[in-house]
Amino acid sequence: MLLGGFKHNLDSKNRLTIPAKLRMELGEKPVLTRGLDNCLFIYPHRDWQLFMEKMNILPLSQKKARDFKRFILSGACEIEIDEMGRILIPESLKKYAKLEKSVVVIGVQDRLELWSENVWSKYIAESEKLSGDIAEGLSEFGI
Amino acid sequence: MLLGGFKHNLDSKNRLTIPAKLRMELGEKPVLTRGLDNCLFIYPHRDWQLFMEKMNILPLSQKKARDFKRFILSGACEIEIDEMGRILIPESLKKYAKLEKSVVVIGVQDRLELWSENVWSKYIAESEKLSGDIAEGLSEFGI
DNA sequence: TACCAAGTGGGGAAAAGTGGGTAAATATGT
DNA sequence: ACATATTTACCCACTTTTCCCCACTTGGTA
Repeated sequence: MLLGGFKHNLDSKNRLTIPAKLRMELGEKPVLTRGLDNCLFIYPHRDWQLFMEKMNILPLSQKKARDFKRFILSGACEIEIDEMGRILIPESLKKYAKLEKSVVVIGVQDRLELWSENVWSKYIAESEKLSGDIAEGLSEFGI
Repeated sequence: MLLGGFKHNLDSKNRLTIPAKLRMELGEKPVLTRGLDNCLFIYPHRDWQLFMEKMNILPLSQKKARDFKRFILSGACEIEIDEMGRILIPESLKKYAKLEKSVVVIGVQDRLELWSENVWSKYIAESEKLSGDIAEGLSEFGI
């Protein structure tokens, strides 16, 4: 189970350290792709396949389904984790997520998300305003 | 059943002793998260897992579900209790809960809560003023 | 008072994160 | 085809954080 929030630096060669605690769970050959809400997703290989199976069911006839598939798949790439625990972010994805030096890495159950720190802090500030809703959500879930 | 209130010191390395009486109930690998009202929650591993299973059903396609998961998971981390009965508080959570040296640890049924002593004493002073009102409105829950 | 358990603090080893050098691989231009 | 530039991969070195261990203190109890 991937969880937690971490702040790491993207270096001048577009390398990013994956937090050690999450590294193992990603396993071999994870997949990096454009994510929703201006972040990037990283799926462990196995979860990526599950995701693809779900996508396969989407009807070709619906425009939204076609759009979604293209959005996700056109940016996808298998990545490797080097011996220092780092990955290389392709320029196009870096641009999409507006990544600068400081990157926030979060574990969201079956995937990792990479966020520009700027984008993330705005996003989370927005969420905190809605903390009433969040609290209600919690009670629905028995917390 | 976790109960009682304790005051402990956060040391210079961000370590906090969990009161011996509460330690056993937490078990192995409890989870520390952002809580409500500027405190932190610690859940026993099995309670957390139940929660995660419920979250797992939330669909990726719904924005609210994504917001909710990110809010909860980005502030969560598995922690370990060392041989002295201490845990390490990540910098980000320490900041969120405004923790300084003196920390109040309280048992609230199935979880622990960590409070900055300052925040706690204000909170409790406020509560005491309102103690009549606090009970008000609980009748619908049979209290 | 002597003892024991709980809490506190710190030293030092190990691991994680960061940044940079260099050489192989790929691409680009002539 | 060749030389030149750019990208990628693989190392190494430094700094910071985390982990593990030991020792001192305190407060309750026999």
